[in-house]
Amino acid sequence: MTAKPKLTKNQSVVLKALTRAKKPLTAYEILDLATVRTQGLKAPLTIYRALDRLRDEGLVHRIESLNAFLACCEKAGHTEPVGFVICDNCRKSVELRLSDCETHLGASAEAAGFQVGEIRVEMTGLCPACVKAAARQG
Amino acid sequence: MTAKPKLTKNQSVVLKALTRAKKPLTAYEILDLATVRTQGLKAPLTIYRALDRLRDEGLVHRIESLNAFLACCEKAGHTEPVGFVICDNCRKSVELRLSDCETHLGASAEAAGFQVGEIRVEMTGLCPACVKAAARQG
DNA sequence: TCTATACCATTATATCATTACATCATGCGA
DNA sequence: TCGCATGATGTAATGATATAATGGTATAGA
Repeated sequence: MTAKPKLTKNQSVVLKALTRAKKPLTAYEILDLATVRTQGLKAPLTIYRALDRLRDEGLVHRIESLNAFLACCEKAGHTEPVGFVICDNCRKSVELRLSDCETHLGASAEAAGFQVGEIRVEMTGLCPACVKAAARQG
Repeated sequence: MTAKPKLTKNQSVVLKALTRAKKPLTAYEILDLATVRTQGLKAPLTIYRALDRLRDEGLVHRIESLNAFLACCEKAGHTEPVGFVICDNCRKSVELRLSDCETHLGASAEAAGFQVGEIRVEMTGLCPACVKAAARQG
């Protein structure tokens, strides 16, 4: 087991904010939250530093296509590759296991001579709630 | 057959620049190229507009994790989902067929109740040349 | 106490992208 | 031909995201 040193106050504040949001937030959105402001966090860099640490721990993931950050669905965090599916309408996002696709994807990259590091998968579409809403609109 | 109206001068200049670069460039990097500047393109917006059109035509892809743009490997362009593998060291990038992975990925998302639109896959690692270079370093 | 380390604060700046609005060229119907 | 709609373009300003540079504070251990 790797030792998981306890999070600092700033890191906890940011993680709690993301967990409560249940959707991806940009660093500046986090900064604007009352719960974050009242804890004394007031510069972008403070947020980014906390996010860096949380990402190292696997507790937060970055969504590249939104420039935003999402709390990991697992309390303990993880660094295995995962995918995300993001609602175009409400931005609700869900973390998905890649169900072995990462193996195939990695193999394609290796076939091209690359040594593969990270694999990121992001899908966009409509979440269940927004699908229903769209159906009602006709 | 869909009619493919001819590209405008700005669009051609940008596409040619990306094709010659053989790697992803940001909009501002494109803007700084002599070949682009001498054609009279001098504002970011001009570049972004050309890129929008080229992306609609499937002639250029956007790499989300770099905020950069890459010319499509096929002359005619396409809009099918593809993946990219990007060298962490030199930024050389290659477009990859997803070899049916997109079907599985889409299925996972649909299992979560999402209606899937776009699928984006980006991998990072080392390109063949940089792997060799790293090996020589020991 | 001294020093090393980790964490954090502040300001400024770099980087990426869009909004707002004016202009120009082209094509098309009256 | 004239008037007008349309779309591409130009310019300036701004918004949004992220990092650099510098230094302060707290704590732990020699």
